[in-house]
Amino acid sequence: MAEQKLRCPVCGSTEFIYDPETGELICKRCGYVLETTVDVGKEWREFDIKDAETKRRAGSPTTLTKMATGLSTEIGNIEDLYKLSEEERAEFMRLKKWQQRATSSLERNLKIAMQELKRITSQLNLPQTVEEEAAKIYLEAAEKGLIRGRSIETVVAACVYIACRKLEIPVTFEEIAQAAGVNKKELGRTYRYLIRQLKIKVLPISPVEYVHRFGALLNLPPEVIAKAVEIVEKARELDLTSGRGPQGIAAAALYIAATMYGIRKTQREIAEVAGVTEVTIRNRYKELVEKLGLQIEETGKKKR
DNA sequence: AAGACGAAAGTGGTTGA
DNA sequence: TCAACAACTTTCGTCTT
Repeated sequence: MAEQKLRCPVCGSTEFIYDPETGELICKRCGYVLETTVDVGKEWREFDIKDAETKRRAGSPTTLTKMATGLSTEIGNIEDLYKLSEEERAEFMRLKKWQQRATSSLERNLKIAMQELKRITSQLNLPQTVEEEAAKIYLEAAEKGLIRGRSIETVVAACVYIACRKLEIPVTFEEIAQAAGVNKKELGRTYRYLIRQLKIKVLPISPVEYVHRFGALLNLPPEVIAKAVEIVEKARELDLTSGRGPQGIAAAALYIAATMYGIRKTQREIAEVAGVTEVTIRNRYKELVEKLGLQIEETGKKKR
């Protein structure tokens, strides 16, 4: 995957404003919001055990995600021990032991979970809002005892997925499973279990969202993406989208749009970014072409 | 040689009796 | 709880560029 210069998929501008609040890139010219999941070279991760030390009690606003990492701090670090007198050291150990006992299992669980959450969201470059939302969901799940019998990683991953769906961020199942390092099947099961138990309603992500994302990933020009969106919308009117995987629809629409403009993208390439197989693209593609009465021409001819 | 196409069989999940 | 079913995948052979 070549890193190309970041370009707005709608208007082609290369100037963006970064919104640190949400972690989004916003096109200066047309205001299109580009998820940072797309390759901005900014890969900040933090595994900051030591870093946390300096930030502790720094008075940063308490948010749900921080609660487990920042506030329920350990008492001191090992290095600090050497600066202490004997009695102080004894006191230290006593406190430390006390803390361990006093820390409820829920609290400990949350702490680990929040670290994991941070890891996943920053690896995928997801906006802060997702992190907060996922944390909220996890907390709720934890309080209802839904975690029992499931690994923390899996539950966290499921929460992230739910959060993304709620916030309409088109991230695929696979991406999360991969970033979290959990089994896809298990993740799916946990995900469904959670939304049932927590009575969360998630509407399926619109294929349009995926069109934008995949289009950007494939470096397709704005006209092609606009065309693909048009196709998706027409398909929706004819009720071709319900019950089908939105990714498949988006992929097929992009494929059709690209060939209409004479842009050669292999089904394989598109299938790859969309997380579906070529066969699925073909099926949707066939379906779309015949039901919408489209004609594919290489000369950039347009249908009404 | 690579990509597109499609048939056939398999997988995991949903639904309805 | 189980069987039918839809959507999607895997695999593989054939045609096209």
